[in-house]
Amino acid sequence: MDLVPAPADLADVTPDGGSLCGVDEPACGTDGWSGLRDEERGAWEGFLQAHAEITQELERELHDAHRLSSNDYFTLLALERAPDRRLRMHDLARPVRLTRSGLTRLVERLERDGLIERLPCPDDARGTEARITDAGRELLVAASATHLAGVRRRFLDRFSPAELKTLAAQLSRLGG
Amino acid sequence: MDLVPAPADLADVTPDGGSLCGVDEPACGTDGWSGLRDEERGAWEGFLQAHAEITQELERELHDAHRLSSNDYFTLLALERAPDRRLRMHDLARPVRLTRSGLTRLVERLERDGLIERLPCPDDARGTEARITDAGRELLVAASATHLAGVRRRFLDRFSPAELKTLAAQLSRLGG
DNA sequence: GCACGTTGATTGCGCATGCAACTGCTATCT
DNA sequence: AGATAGCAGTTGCATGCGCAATCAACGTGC
Repeated sequence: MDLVPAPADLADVTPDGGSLCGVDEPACGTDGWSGLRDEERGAWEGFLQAHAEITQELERELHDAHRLSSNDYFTLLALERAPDRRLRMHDLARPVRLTRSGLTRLVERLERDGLIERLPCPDDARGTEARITDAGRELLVAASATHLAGVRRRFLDRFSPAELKTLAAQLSRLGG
Repeated sequence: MDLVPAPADLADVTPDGGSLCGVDEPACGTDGWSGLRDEERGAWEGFLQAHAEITQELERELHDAHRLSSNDYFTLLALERAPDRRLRMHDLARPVRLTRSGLTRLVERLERDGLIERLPCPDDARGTEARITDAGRELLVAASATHLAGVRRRFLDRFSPAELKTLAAQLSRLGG
């Protein structure tokens, strides 16, 4: 699957038979299609490919085994880890990577299912806190077993400890 | 952001103050929260984090500059690279990672915008082919410049050529 | 040649999400 | 203190997607 573009100018090619930076004229070190060198292309496409595949399968496992979406799971997990197992909506939105409106609806559903509860924020009357319930914790424990096993099998087990270490260091460079 | 679960048994902790595999009792080499060793946790969370951040920003750039979603872009790109710049719906669905129904609607929109056209498949009357139009190619050229620049800046430029090479090799191991 | 299972694509429906507008509360400035 | 700007959260609305049902065409067995 080739998901990286050809940055060539369209005017350079004939409109009927040509291709953008076609394979018939590969410049040195590039594959002639993407404008990327082979290792660049491999790394970037591998990155996209691996993420898509792994997360899709993890999501399916989680849903089949526990009727939980990834966002449900990450929400419960973030709450479980928070001090007193509660978090304000605003602070919950960031780790779960949802907008506030999206989070409102998600929290609504989790509350309806009894996995979390909503409380008024004591020191700020505008705020709402979400807190994970015992039922939510139980489900989280079960779901995390499923999830972790999947992560191990599809990702962690494919690397040596040394590789994981350098990988972690490299990936942490991307976050800025 | 900690998005990896604690696989401990809920019964082990007190319901009010305890935590799942709490930080106060870290087992050797683990962080006490995730059931993962530090390098495992760093690699996996870094992977998720990096992907989420990068793709979100790329998507926003693409949308702001060209009114194109990632799926729009990948679809145009897949068509541009296909022989005769056309592909059957079925064959287009896989690289774009959509279900056929999702692809039907996406192709509908792209056709409405004049970026692709739909043709009956000559050798199979059930089939439909999508072909990128010249307007679509022009937009793709512009969009790919935006996209590639973003990929370089946020991903490729952060690695040395040697790192990219090993990274590509490592990531390719994940696809099975 | 005709019935029947299979395949390619579309459609109806439901759901999760983002954006923008809105409400109610807080904080600041005079 | 009162006006005003800013923030937290929710709601209306639109959109994009998956699932399951559907339809048309292909292919196989008889």
